[in-house]
Amino acid sequence: MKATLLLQTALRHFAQHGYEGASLQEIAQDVGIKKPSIYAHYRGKDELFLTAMTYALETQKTHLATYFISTRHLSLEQSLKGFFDWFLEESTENDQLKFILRIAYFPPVKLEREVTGLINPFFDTMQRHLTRLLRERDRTEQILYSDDYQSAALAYLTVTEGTMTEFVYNGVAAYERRFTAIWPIFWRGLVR
Amino acid sequence: MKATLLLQTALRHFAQHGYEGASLQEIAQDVGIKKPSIYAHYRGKDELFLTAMTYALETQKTHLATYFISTRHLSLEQSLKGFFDWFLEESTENDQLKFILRIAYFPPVKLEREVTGLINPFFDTMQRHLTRLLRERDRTEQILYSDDYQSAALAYLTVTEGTMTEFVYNGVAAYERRFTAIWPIFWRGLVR
DNA sequence: TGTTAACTAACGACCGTTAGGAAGGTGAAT
DNA sequence: ATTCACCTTCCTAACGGTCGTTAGTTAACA
Repeated sequence: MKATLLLQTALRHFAQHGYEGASLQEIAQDVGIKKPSIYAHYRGKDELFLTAMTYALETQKTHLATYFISTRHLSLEQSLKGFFDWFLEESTENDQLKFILRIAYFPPVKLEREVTGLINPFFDTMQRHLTRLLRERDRTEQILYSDDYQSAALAYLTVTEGTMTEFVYNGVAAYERRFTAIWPIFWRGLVR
Repeated sequence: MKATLLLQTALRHFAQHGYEGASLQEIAQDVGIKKPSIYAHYRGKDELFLTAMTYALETQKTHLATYFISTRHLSLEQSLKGFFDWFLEESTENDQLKFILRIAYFPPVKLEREVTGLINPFFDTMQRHLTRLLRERDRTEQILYSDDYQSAALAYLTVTEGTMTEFVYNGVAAYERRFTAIWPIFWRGLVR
């Protein structure tokens, strides 16, 4: 239980300060233990970081999958658009997302290999699932303008990333401004 | 001359390693001087960072303005789409952009105020110029679907940011994949 | 009895920073 | 024209502090 608390605290610090900026001293203090006690759980900073990373990726993967499964009965538009509303509700604990976005774009140089080795499959899976969703839904709804589902999925990802990055840094208001600006345009371009 | 070299080198290091991850030792070594010599030019790490930041913002601002002025005679579509091609050509020296994106999303905590105080006006100016461009061009071309030029500008910014962020981290190939995926959708959604 | 998770103490390395001085150029006064 | 004071830019040496890490120990628990 202290172990998972340590992991979550570390994750929060890494999200906020980055790998180099996060200090084991402060993490331990936040957890309520002394710095060397971390070494009872992890080999060192690197292992703590990479463990936090796989944890965040795994959690977010199932978290996202859960959403799209739960909206199976909705229309494609409601599914795709509703994701943004859902994200906003769930976003109280956005540390994981912030962490993932941060290290995806700006990984610690000394761990670049390990990071991309874990991140790329994550985004690939996201895109693959999204592509499948688009194809299957379009088979019944027949509303998409193009049958290049892979590009559509990638475009959707770009929009979500763009708005979410805005969210983790500039907050809810800026996020909603961006979303209401781009969604009508994106959707109009996507369907017949 | 050594001063500007120092500034550019620092900028590159900050872009690559972030504020906390960048080391004055390594910056000085890259320039070819000793670490304390930096203090002949700047009060300290903070001033070096903030100077690099204002330098990057100023340069990029005029750089971007130059592009959009130079395409005054082109159609709106060519202007907006051409920006991506232009960006790709100019991207050999992408350190400034990477630097700006990085600190915009993940500023050093201790300098958060100063950073947002400089960054926000930058993006506001970008959006304002873009809004004006859309309005003026649409007055003659009359092709946009909506007359909410401000939203259109924000949507365009989201697309550019999303693809460029992909560029600075995942390289040209990933960038082009994203761009060719989202541009047709975006443009179809934008015009009548 | 062995394992786990915590502790204190301390390590070497690196951090940003300061002090103090040497070399070179600039500009004004002699 | 030469001298002298000054400023800039670099240097070496060293500072206090924090970094991640290790050693060795203790208490609780299985």
